[in-house]
Amino acid sequence: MAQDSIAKTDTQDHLRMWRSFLETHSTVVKYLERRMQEQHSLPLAWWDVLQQLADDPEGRLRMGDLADSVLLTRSGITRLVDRMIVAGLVAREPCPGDRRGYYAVITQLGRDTIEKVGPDHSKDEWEIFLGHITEEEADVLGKVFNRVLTASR
Amino acid sequence: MAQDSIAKTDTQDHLRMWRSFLETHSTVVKYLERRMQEQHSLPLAWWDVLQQLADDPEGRLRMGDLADSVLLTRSGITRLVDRMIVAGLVAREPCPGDRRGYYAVITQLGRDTIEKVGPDHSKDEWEIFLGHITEEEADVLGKVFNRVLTASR
DNA sequence: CGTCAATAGTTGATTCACCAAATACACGGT
DNA sequence: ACCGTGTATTTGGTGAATCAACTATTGACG
Repeated sequence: MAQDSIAKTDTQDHLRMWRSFLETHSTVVKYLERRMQEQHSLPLAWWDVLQQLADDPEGRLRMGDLADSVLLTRSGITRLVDRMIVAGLVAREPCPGDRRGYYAVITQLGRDTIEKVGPDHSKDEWEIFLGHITEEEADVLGKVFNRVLTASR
Repeated sequence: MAQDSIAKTDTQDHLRMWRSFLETHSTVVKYLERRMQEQHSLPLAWWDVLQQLADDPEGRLRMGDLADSVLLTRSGITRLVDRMIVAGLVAREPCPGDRRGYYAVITQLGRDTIEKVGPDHSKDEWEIFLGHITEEEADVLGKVFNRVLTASR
C-alpha cells in the first residue's frame, strides 16, 4: 500500500506522545503529592475533596457525585471521607428527602485548610505544569481532552 | 495590577484544562486496563513490562531501568517481576560483571503473548485516545509534555 | 590495600483503591 | 398497602504500590 510509511510514522509519533502523556501525568502528580505532603502533611486526594466541596454553594455533595468528581469508586469515597471525618475536615450528613443518601459537608476546619493550602498548591501546579504551557497550547490540549472524553461516553 | 483580569481568565482556562487532563488520563487508562483484562486476562502493567523488554535488542533490562520505564519504584518492580516469573512470561538472570544486579529477561512465552495481545491493544489505544487526535495536535501535545518533563529534571 | 559512602535489589509493614456482596431505601405498577 | 426492581452507600476481603530498613556488592580515595 502506498501510504504505509506515512501511516507508520503517524503511529510512531502518536505513540511517542502517548508515552510522554503517561510519564507527564505520573511525574506531575507525584510531585504535587510530595509537595502537599511536605508542606501541609495532607494527601493530595484530601485536597481534591475539599476543593470540590468548597466549590459547591452549599459546601456539600452527595457521596456519589463526590466520587465521580475525584475519580474514585463509590467504595473508595466512603473510606476517604471516613478518614477525613476523623481528621475533622468534613462531616457526613443524612440527606433530607432521600434517606438512602448522604452528603459530605466541608467543616470550618476544612475551609481553613483550603485557605492555608490553596495558594501553595496553586503555585506548585503552576510551576510543575501549567506555567510551561502557553494559552494557545492550553486551548489545544483542552479541546483534545474534551474530544476524547466526549467520545468515551 | 493592570493585567489582573487577563491573568485570571488565563488561570481559569489552564485549570479547566488540568481537570480534563486528569479525567482523560483516568478514563483512558481504566478503559485500556479493562479491555486488556477482558480480552486477554492480562494486567496492563504486565503488557508494559513485556513491551519494554521486547523493545530491547537483547530482550532484557536491569531491574532499575525497567522500574523507571514502567513508572514504578524499585520495590514495585521486584514484585511485579516476581508475579510475571510465576506466570512464565519473564525470567530473572544474574548480571555478569555486576553481582549486585539482575536482568529481567522476556521468555518465549512472553514474546508469544506480545504477538497475541499487541494488535488488540494497539487498536484499543487508537480507539479510545490516539484516533481522536490529529497529527498537528499530537505534535503540540508531544512538545508540551516534553517541555514539562525536561523542566522537571 | 582497607575503609566507607554509594548503588542494586529485595523484604516487611502499611496504606489505599478496587470488586463483589450486603444493606437500606425509593418508586412504579397492581 | 405490597412487591419487585433499581439506586445510594457501606462493608469485607484482596491485590498491588509505597516507604523504610536491610543485604550484598561496587568503586573511589586516603
